Parts: sequence; structure tokens; C-alpha cells
Amino acid sequence: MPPESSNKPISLTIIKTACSNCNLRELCLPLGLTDEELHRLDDLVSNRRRLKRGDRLYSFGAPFDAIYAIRSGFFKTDVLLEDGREQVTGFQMAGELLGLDGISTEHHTCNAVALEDSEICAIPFSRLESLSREIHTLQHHFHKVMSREIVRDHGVMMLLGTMRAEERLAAFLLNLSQRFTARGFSHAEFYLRMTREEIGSYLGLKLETVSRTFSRFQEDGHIAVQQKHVRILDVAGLKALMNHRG
Amino acid sequence: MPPESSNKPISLTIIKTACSNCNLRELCLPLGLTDEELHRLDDLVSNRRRLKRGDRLYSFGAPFDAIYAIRSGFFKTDVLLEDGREQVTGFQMAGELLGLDGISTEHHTCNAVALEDSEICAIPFSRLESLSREIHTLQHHFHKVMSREIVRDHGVMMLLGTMRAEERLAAFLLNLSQRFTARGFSHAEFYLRMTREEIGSYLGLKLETVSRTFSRFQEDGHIAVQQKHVRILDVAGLKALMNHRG
DNA sequence: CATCCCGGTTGACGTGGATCAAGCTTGGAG
DNA sequence: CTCCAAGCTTGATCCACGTCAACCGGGATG
Repeated sequence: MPPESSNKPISLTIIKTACSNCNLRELCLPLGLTDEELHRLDDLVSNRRRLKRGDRLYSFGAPFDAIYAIRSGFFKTDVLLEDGREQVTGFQMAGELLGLDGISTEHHTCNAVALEDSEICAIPFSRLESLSREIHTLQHHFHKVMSREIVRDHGVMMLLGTMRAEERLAAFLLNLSQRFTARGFSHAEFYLRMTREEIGSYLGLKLETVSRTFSRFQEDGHIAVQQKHVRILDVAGLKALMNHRG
Repeated sequence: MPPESSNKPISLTIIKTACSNCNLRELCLPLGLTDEELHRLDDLVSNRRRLKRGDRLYSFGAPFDAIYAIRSGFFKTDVLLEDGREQVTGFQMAGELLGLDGISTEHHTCNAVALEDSEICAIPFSRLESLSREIHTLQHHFHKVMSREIVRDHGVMMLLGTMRAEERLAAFLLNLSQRFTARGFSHAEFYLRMTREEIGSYLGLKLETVSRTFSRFQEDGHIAVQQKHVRILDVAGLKALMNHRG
């Protein structure tokens, strides 16, 4: 909608998409900031971008200069080996940050691909660093976000290193469910944005194993699944699968 | 050596262990700081601690208030599942930081255990944050260190998710070799500080598989191994193992 | 000195998930 | 509408690694 459609100048600031009126601000970088601090952050994230399904937000080796907050949509990040093997390192949804991997070498070390039409906010990193030298809360929250990513990665290592196929997939579904819930969607019913192959790559399994395990969960009454549509019927049952060997 | 052994007052500052005279400063947090900045960091890391083999630096669930720089020694970090399964999430050596996992929730999310007698510098985290609000270089370097940890974790995911036993162990040995080299030790000959079981836990393998794979590498002339003593004979051979399926 | 115990090695065998292969379902293009 | 390609399911078979078990060697203990 063009600015002219508003008759009061003040409403311009409402139309302008910004952290201060973004409904993800409690999940995203602005968490905990005062109104005044929020407006300073607004200046920084003005650069917005739309991506279509399949578009790359950034690629391995690309120079790093910004991190990205997902405003809407769904992404995967992956690393490719020379021989073509792919490891999906994560799936990201609205309110989560992408690109933290690039800070280390000032080049991105993975690919970020939109799994559905998405919108992101680019946050120039050097400006984020200056602002967080002035705003303690922002600094601390950013550190927490990076640390949370490390903790998440440890969880994935646990999954890949010690769990069986059923446990991995159960953990995966419960994790998705919990993150959808945090965004106000149903905890029990959702569409998977990724293919069986991508799930398999993330979980260290082949797509056939993912498919078979879905079928087994359905036979056992834990879920109802039809292609990408999943309904969780028995959260407790899935949780139980995770804590018992065999 | 006691301070009295020095006859000039100025040498006291040399005897005092501090970042500014630590030979790890090019690997550790002080990287890139000016002398003046280095001295400000010195005030912060004065708290030092010795650990014996087997001692825990921190445990899962413990309140977080500091990160730790390893001055000497060798550590592992691990996560335990209720049913006793252990996932080693990393091995850390001199100059590396421990405890970054705790920033997120203000409680540690893994255990850090000394694998040999070690010495660490505790860095109160809130003081590190204030100092890095003042010293841009410190702030940026700290961000790089956290990002590097994320990138490292992605490498481990790749390893656990897509590689076969031989590739995992080859990658592990080459990584150790490279890190020892960076610390001025031989790249070709070193003692493993961890057991076969801990290596296995890190690599998502059972200790028997680790042992067998070591033996196979030895038969094939890639390494010479006797218990914890390893000599790498054929770096190129190990590298080749990593890039080919089968 | 003998004993114990922990960690490592090696062999025999079992199995979970990979591989190979054949349909099937769905959605987009013409 | 039909056709086609991409993605999903399911079955049969295989194999890398796990499991179980026996033994060994070295360092700590008494």
C-alpha cells in the first residue's frame, strides 16, 4: 500500500515495516529493548528482501557483511562436500537469525536456501556491533542468540551421535511442534516445508528410512502423516520413544 | 618462582601471569589488541585455577557467570542423556575458550572435564561484556570466536551425518594434528589425551570400531599407533580417505 | 613381588539402516 | 483435460558397524 493512502503523516511510521511494529520482536533480536532503543534498531534493519522458494539468501564462500532476521517464511542451511554429499545443518523459521556462521572468517561457510516464499531483514553486521556497544541489552541478547545456536548444535550432535532413527525423527517432530507453538501456530498440525531427503540429511538418515519411520509412527498411532501434512496425535508417545534405548 | 627472586620492581609484572605475557595470546581472546588494551584485559582474567585430571571445570545445570580460557592442558565437553548415553561435543586445548554454551540460559548446558592436569583463566562474563563495549577489537574478536564455534559444530554435524567410520577418524586425526601444529607441537606425532570410548562418543562410533579403524590405518601405513601414542605417516593418504565414498 | 583393573585389541556374529528397485501420488505445464 | 517430473512409499537384499566375548598389557596398589 502506497504512503498516499494514509491521510495522517504519523501513520507513515506505522506503515513502514520496522522492528518496532514487527510482531516477531519478542522472538527476534529486539527482545528486551526499550522503545527508544527499538527505534535506534529500526534505522539499522531498514534493508528488506523477498525471496521465492528455492532462492539462495547466501552461498558458501560469499563475503559476509550482514546477518539476516527471518520476517516470514522458512529456510534451510546446508554444507556441501566436494563429492556432492549434503549435510543440512538446520531449518530456520520466522524470528530466527541466519548468517552467524559468516562472522568467523568474514565469508559464509554454508548455503541458506528459502524453502518457501520468504521475507528477510538484512542487518549490517558492523552497524549491529556499533549499536550493541551502546545498547547493553542488545549486546547481551545477541550473545545469548549466538550461544543458543551453539547449544542447539550440541543437541544435533547428540541426535546424530547417539540416537536411533526413531528417536531422531521423534525429536525432530517435537522440536518443530514446539517452535510452531512459540509462533502461535498449532502444536499438533503443520505442513513440512522440506522434503524427506532434506529431513534425512539433517538427521543423518536416508530418505527411505525417514519415510519408513513416518509410516511406522503412523501405524503405532503417534502421528497422522500424508506427504507433507503432519498431525501429532500422541506427544507423550513420541517423547517416550526418545528416552528408551530400543 | 617467588617474586622475591627478582631484584627489580618492574619485573614483578613479568612474573605475574597475565594475558599480556601469555604465550597463547595470539590464539586466545587477546588476539589483535594493543598493549594498552591488553593490560585492561589483564585486570579481568586475574582469576586462575588449576585442575587435576578428571576434575570438572563446570557441570550441566551449574549457574553461568564466566567463560574460561585454557592456559594449559586438555578438556572434553559432553552432554549426558537420562539413560546414561554420553555425547562428547568437543575436545579443547590451550588457547581455546570453554563455557560459551552457558550464555544462552545463564546455566551451563554441558560438562567440561579436564583430561589431563590443566590450568584455566576464568573471565567473568559481565565484565567481558562491559570491556568489549569499550574495546571494539575485543568485541569483534569475541564474536569471531563464537562464530568459529558454530562453524566447527557444523563440521561435526557433517562428520556425524554423512561420513563413514574411516572418514570420521581420518578427519579427527587431521584436525588434532593441525591444532597441535598451531601450538608449536609436532604435526606428526602426539599423545591422545582421551580414551577410545571418548573418541567414539565424539565421532558417533563404538570404541571397538575406533580401535579397529586405528588398526586398519596402521596396516595401510597411514599411521603408527600404540595405545595413546600416534604418529601420522601419510597425511595425504588420510586426506584422500576423506573425499572418497568407500 | 603378585594382584587388580582399566583400557585396548581382536574375533565371531547380529542388525539397523543403506541400497537397489518398483510402483504410486501430486502438482504444474501444455 | 493429459502428461510428466519430482517426491513419496514400500519391498527385497546387503553391509558397515554394533554387540558380545575373550584376551592382553601396563600402571597402580598392597
